[in-house]
Amino acid sequence: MKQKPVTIYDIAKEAKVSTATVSRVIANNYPVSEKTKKMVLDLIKKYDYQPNAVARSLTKKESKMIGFILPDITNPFFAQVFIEAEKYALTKGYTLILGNSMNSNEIESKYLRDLSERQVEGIIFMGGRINKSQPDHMEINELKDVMNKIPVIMVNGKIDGINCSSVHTNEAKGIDLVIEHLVSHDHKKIGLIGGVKGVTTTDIKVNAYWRSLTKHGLLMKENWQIYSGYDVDSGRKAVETFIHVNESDLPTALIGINDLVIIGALKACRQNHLHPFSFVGFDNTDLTKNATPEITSVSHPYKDLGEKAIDLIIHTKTMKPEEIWLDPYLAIRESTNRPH
Amino acid sequence: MKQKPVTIYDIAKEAKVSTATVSRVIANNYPVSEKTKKMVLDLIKKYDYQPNAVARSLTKKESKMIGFILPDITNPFFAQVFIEAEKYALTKGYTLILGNSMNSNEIESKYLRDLSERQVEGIIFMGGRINKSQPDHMEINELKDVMNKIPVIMVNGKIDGINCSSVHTNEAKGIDLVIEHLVSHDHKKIGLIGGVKGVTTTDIKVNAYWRSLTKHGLLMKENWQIYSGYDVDSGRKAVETFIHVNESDLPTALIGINDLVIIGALKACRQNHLHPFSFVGFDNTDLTKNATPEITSVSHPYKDLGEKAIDLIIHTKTMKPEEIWLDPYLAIRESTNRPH
DNA sequence: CTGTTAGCGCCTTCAG
DNA sequence: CTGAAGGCGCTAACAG
Repeated sequence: MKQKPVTIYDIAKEAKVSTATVSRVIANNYPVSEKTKKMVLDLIKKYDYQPNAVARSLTKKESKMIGFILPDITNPFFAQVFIEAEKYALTKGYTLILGNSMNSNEIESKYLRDLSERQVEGIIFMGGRINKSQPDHMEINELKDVMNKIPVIMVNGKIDGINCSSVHTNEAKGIDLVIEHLVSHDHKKIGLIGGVKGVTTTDIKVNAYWRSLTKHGLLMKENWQIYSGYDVDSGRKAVETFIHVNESDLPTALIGINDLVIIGALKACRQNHLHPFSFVGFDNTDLTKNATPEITSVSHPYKDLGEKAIDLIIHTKTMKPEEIWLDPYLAIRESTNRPH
Repeated sequence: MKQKPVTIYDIAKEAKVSTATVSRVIANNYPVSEKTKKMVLDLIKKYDYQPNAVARSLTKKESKMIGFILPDITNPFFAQVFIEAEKYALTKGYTLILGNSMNSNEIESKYLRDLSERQVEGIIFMGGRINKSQPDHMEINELKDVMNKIPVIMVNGKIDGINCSSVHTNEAKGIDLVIEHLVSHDHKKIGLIGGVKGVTTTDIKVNAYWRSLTKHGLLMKENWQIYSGYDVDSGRKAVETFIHVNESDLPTALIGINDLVIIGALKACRQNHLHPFSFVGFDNTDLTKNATPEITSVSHPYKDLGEKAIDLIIHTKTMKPEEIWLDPYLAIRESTNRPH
C-alpha cells in the first residue's frame, strides 16, 4: 500500500535534467524550454509525483499554514467565522490548522506552542484568554513569546498589555440596532439577559445597553439586566430570576447576550405562559432560523470577519498593528412584534 | 517583531556541545549527562527555543498531522465527530488539519491533494464522494492515488471499488431503535421523511425503515416515506406533500432522516395545526435539545467514532483494512408520546 | 535556458 | 556519554 514516495530527484534522473529544472517547471516561475517542460510534466503525471510540502517549507521558510485557535468549533458562532476564513485562505494558497481549546487554558497554551513549532505563518485567536478583562501573567507572556516569532491577531477580543492587530464586530452598535428596532415597535421596557461580568464582549454589550436606553429615554431598571452565562440553561435561569425579582413589572422585550441564551429564555417563557415578550438574539446562528418562532438576531459580518483576519496575518509582516471594526446588522424575524 | 529564529545550532554553540547532544536532550530518548542536560535545558529556556517541527518532519518522515475532510464543519453532526477526533488526536501527539469541502467536488479534490503534499500521515474522510452510490471514476481514482501514499479512512461512508478501513454508525440499528420506541408507545402508523435516494446513508435508513415496519407488522404505505433532502426546508416540504398525498390518512409519528429535517417538519406541522404527530430526529445534535418540544433523536456514538477514526489512521500502517461498526443509541425527549 | 552547489533545521548512524 | 558527518526533499543563487 505505502509506496516509497517519488522525489524531485527521481523525476530529474529519468528526464536527464537537473533537479533545479524540475523545480522550475513545477514552480513555473522561470523560463524552461517547451520540450523539457513537457517531458518533465509527463513524468510527473506518469509517477503521480507530488512535491513534498514539508521540504519546501523548510527551504522557503514559509509553511503556507495559518493557525486558528478558538474555544469550540461546535459552537456555530465560531464555526461561521472559521469557515469564512478557511474559504478565503484557500484562495490565497493557505491552509488553516484549527485548534479547539475546549475552554481549557492548558489546551490553548498547548496549541499556541504546537502551532508555532509547526511554523504556521500566523495565529488567529478567538475567545478564551483574549476575552478576559483580567488575564493572568502567564497567559499574556505566552502570547508575547509567540508574537515575537509570528503574527498573532485577535477576532473580537483584546487584552491589555498585548498590542496586536485585530478584527472586531462593533457589538455596541449591534445593541443599538436592536434597541432602535424595538423602540420603533413601541417597546419601552427592554431587558438584557445572559453573559458574565468581566468578559469583554459581555461588558461591551451591557454598557451599550445602558447607553442606548439612556439615549432613547427609556425606563432603566437595574433588575432588567441579568448576568447568567452563555448557554441555553442560562437563558432559562435568567427568566426565572426575572420573574422572581421583577414580579409584575416585566419588560416587554428581551435581548439575549447570544442566541443560546435567548432560546433558553424563549423556552422558559413558554413554559411559564409568558407571552408578551419580544425576543432578540445575538450572533444570528442557525439556531435562530430553526426556532419557532424564528428569532430576530444581530448578525456578525462573518464573511468580512474571516477574510480580514486572514488578510491581517498575510500582510501583517509589513504593517504595524491595526484594529479593524466592522458593523453588524440586524436579521429581523418573527420574534419581534409590538407589545400588547 | 519577527526575530530570527534560534536553532538547535545556536543552542549547541553556546553550550559548547554538538547539535546531536542538544537533539538528544530535547528528544530525551538517549543518555545524556545530567550536567550537560541541565545546561542545554537552561539555554533552551533562556532563548525560548522551540524545535522546528517542519525540519523534524523532514528528517523523521513523519509529520504528526492527520487530515480530516468533511463537507461543512458548521453542521453540528460533522463538528461533533471532528472535535472528538481532535481531542483524542491531541493526546496521541497528533494535530488535525480540517478541510471543509463545502460540498464541492473540486475543493474536496484540492484538499485531498493539498493534505497529501503536506505529508499528513493519513486522511479521515466524511461525507461527500464517499456517500454517493454512484461516484464517478475521477473521484475514485483520486482517492486511490492518495491511498497509495497514505492511509485513508472513511467515517460513515463506503465506495464501491475502494477498499479501505472505516468506522460506521450502525444507522440501520438506529432506525430499529426508533421504531421499537414508537411501537412501545402504541404508534402503528409511522412515516419517514427526508434524504435523497442514492445517497448511501439515506438508502440504509430507508431500507431499515421498511424492514423494521415489516418486522413489527406495521402498516406500510408507500406515501409515508418521502424523499426531500437534508435541510430544514426539506422537512417543511415533506410535510406539505404529506398532507397533499395522504390527506386524511396521516401517520401518528414522523422520523426525520436527520435533525434538521425533523425540525422543519415540526415547524410545518405547527403552522398547519397538525398535532397528533410524534417526532424523531437523527444525529442528536444540539438542535434537538434546543427545540420546543425537545426532540427525541438517534445519537451517533460520537466519541467512539472520532477516536476509532484516529486509531485507524495511526495503526493502519500495520493492519489490513478494517471495518468498525458502532451502535447508536436513542436520546428520548419530549417529542415522542402516545398518539391520541 | 540549464546545471552545480549550498544550505533550510533537525535527527541518526557510526565512531570514539 | 558525546561528536562528526550525512541526508531528508526542495529551492535559490551563481555560473555557464
